[in-house]
Amino acid sequence: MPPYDPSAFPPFAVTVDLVVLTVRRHALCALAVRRGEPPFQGRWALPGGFVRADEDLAEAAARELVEETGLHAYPPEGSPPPAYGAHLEQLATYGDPKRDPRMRVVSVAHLVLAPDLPAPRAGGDAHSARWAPVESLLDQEGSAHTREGDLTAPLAFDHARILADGVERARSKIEYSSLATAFCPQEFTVGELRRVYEAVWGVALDPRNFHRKVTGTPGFLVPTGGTTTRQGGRPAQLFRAGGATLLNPPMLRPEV
Amino acid sequence: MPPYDPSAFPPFAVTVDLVVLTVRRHALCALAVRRGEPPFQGRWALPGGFVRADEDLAEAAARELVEETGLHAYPPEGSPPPAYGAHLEQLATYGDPKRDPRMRVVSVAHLVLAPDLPAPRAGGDAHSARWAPVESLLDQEGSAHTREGDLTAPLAFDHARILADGVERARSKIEYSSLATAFCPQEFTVGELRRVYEAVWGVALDPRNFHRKVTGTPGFLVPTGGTTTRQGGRPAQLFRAGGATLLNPPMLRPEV
DNA sequence: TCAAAAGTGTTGGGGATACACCCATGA
DNA sequence: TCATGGGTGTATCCCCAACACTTTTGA
Repeated sequence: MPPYDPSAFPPFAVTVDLVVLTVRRHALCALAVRRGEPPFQGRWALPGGFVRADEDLAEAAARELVEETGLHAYPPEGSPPPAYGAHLEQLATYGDPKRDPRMRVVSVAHLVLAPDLPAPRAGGDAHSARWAPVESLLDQEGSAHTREGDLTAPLAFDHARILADGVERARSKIEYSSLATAFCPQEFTVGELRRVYEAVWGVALDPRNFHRKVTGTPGFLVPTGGTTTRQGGRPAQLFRAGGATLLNPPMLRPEV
Repeated sequence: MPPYDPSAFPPFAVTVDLVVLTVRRHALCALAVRRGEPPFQGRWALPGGFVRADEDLAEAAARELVEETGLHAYPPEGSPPPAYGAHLEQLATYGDPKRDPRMRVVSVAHLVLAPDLPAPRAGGDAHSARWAPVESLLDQEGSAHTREGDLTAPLAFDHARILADGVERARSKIEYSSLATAFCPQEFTVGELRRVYEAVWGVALDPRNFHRKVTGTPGFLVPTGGTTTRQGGRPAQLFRAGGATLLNPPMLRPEV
């Protein structure tokens, strides 16, 4: 690595952007905020912001997450999730020279998986924030839009691409890890966990085989002893996420 | 995202670092360059350099790769590899405020998988460059070192961590993709491909079952019609990498 | 003739799918 | 009593591990 020569290598702005996913009403949803100023004023975007001089990338992402949602993140290999904890991991970095028309910005995107939350609170400069089904945020290619800021307008910057990458990461990662439990409250039933898989993958799973599979995988689920009938029908056992992070053998995602 | 205020958010230097892996003499090896100046002068490090004002992150990584090795990278979803092509993909981004003692540097690490190469040529400011088995570069915790620049000294900066992440990515990715062929020359035998898996995973695989598995996976291997006896024994069919990128079902990595 | 590597056949078992069937509650 | 979701049992199939065995070369 040669010495740093600012004239040859101009400085970059570094930001973090967040793909915050949750499952609401049987659909995979992402958090979107409305931009309050140009460029893309009035359009929807992923939450994010500049990294500060003294903080690590993960710290910056966790700070933005609290500012935008009130959620506290726990580290990937950390202790069990707190009451309103969320999984946070680095996703990828986007640095196309033209991705921001104002200046050279490199954005380190992070992926957050959160349980179903109360309505998000708009933080910082965002005019508003909301959960939107990921398909409604992604299937916007070339459609006619009535006005800027319409929920059917494409996301600002390259955020559609970032969101698509985050969704793909989540879809593949719940196959071979216990991360799907990050979408559930602290205590949940096997059926609720199954509906998470169904929403994220967009498929129907056999309830009987799913039940056998997840309860038979050591360390995946820990029974709490309680039961609930909040889904109707026969009372269901309540579970917490177990210590296992890797699923072996993995959950099999049906061919589409 | 608030407006950019340089006083609140000082600029960052952005670099790319490369984890270049190959298989030589039945061992997984990484490319290391000797640092020519402080900090960590004389110590081994991963190749890398600053991102220029007008280039994308992947472009910067490909440029550094050519400068350091003469290798040309092909994109993940691109056309078949050229003669000395190598697989290149983004790995992760490292931005600890203290990772470089001189200033705030955010490094976007990339992973390169290359076939066995002629001896690397030292480029740029590196005093020298060499292939080293990854264990010899990683198993350096707390050992006594005779002198700086010794091959047994730990890697500079946080490069040991970056290398470990790259190795782990390669180990897991050859399970479910055809990426192991990136370690092979354009034409190769099933036995040579098997020795790649064995070197990367550090295990022994059953030659008979491996043969059936890879030749039975549609799109993985395409016979070229030729044969070779360069490994001794009965002549073996030569293959090229097929179009398939994802392996379904995956190669199973034996339990350790 | 022998060593070495390539390749084929066969067998047994684990786990997945598909689906019949029973269980325990609220309305 | 019925609808609803929870949970168990079972047959079939596919794939993988293990390993005996044959093939084709160089030395």
